[in-house]
Amino acid sequence: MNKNTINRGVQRSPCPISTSLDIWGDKWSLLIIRDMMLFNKNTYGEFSNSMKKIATNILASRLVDLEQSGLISKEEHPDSKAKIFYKLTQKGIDLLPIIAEMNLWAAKYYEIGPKAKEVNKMLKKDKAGFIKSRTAVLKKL
Amino acid sequence: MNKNTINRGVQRSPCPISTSLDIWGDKWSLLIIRDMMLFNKNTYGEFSNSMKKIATNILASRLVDLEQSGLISKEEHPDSKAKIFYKLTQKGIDLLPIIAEMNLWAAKYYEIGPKAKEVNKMLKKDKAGFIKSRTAVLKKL
DNA sequence: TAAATTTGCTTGCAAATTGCAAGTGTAAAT
DNA sequence: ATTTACACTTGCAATTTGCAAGCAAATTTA
Repeated sequence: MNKNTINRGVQRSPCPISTSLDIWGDKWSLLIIRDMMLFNKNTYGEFSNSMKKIATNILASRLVDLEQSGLISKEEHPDSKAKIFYKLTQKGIDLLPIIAEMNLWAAKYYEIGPKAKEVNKMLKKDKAGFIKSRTAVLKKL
Repeated sequence: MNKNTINRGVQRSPCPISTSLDIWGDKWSLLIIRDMMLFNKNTYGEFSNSMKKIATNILASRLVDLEQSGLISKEEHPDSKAKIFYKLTQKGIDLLPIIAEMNLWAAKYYEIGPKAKEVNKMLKKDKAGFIKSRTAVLKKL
């Protein structure tokens, strides 16, 4: 068993910001969520390939953590039994507004890549619409 | 000089989520921001007292980090030269929508305290209004 | 005005978390 | 039947966080 799991058993305080950070406030968890949410990545290999600098043991333990926190679930992959299809739960999908605001904030103050720019453009045009349509897509998985 | 400073020199990738996490994606930075943003805390002592479990060296280095990232600035305290008045910059104030969404998300899935509940109530009633009026208050400091 | 207290830190060391490189078992492709 | 793909695990090093103590300058108290 992997020993890199973060202590997410107890909340540090009853503050929602603190609680949120307890769940996904590390360097990698939210990037996995982002990959699932915006870029249709759903397998260990896709995550590993997308976040090239993540250590494989950390990726593995984050997937366990996120599943235990109820943000993602493991499903059978339609194409192969060797693969696992990771899927966002409703609780995970509900992080979309946070991801959206993070995109808007960072885009205002930093250079961002082309894929993020596309998302940013849609968010600026119609944030609520983007969240709604994206939510619908994710629910159908 | 304190050696606990996080390496925020280079972005891991041009992704806005990754960039955001590089700036404030640790266990404490955003709690300092929250204290300034929602609860009118502005000094080292107020932060230390509010986040009782934060180590003093970590608090000190986070304040340095946040200043270097341009989210906060050091000002003279009106009451005393022994105190330092930490103030949110525009870049810091612009994190308010993220803080707001985090409150809404955590309140949906976890128990939160009374002060957070008040904020939550206002956000549910009129999110845009809350952000606007709070922004105005913070700018006047 | 001298002593005690408040304030915002620093220092040294221990504990926890993350990162790296290599390896393992099962499923699928050749 | 053998090689490759996939999802991990393992052991150890490096980085980050946490704890306890200490310290200088400003302020309050006696």
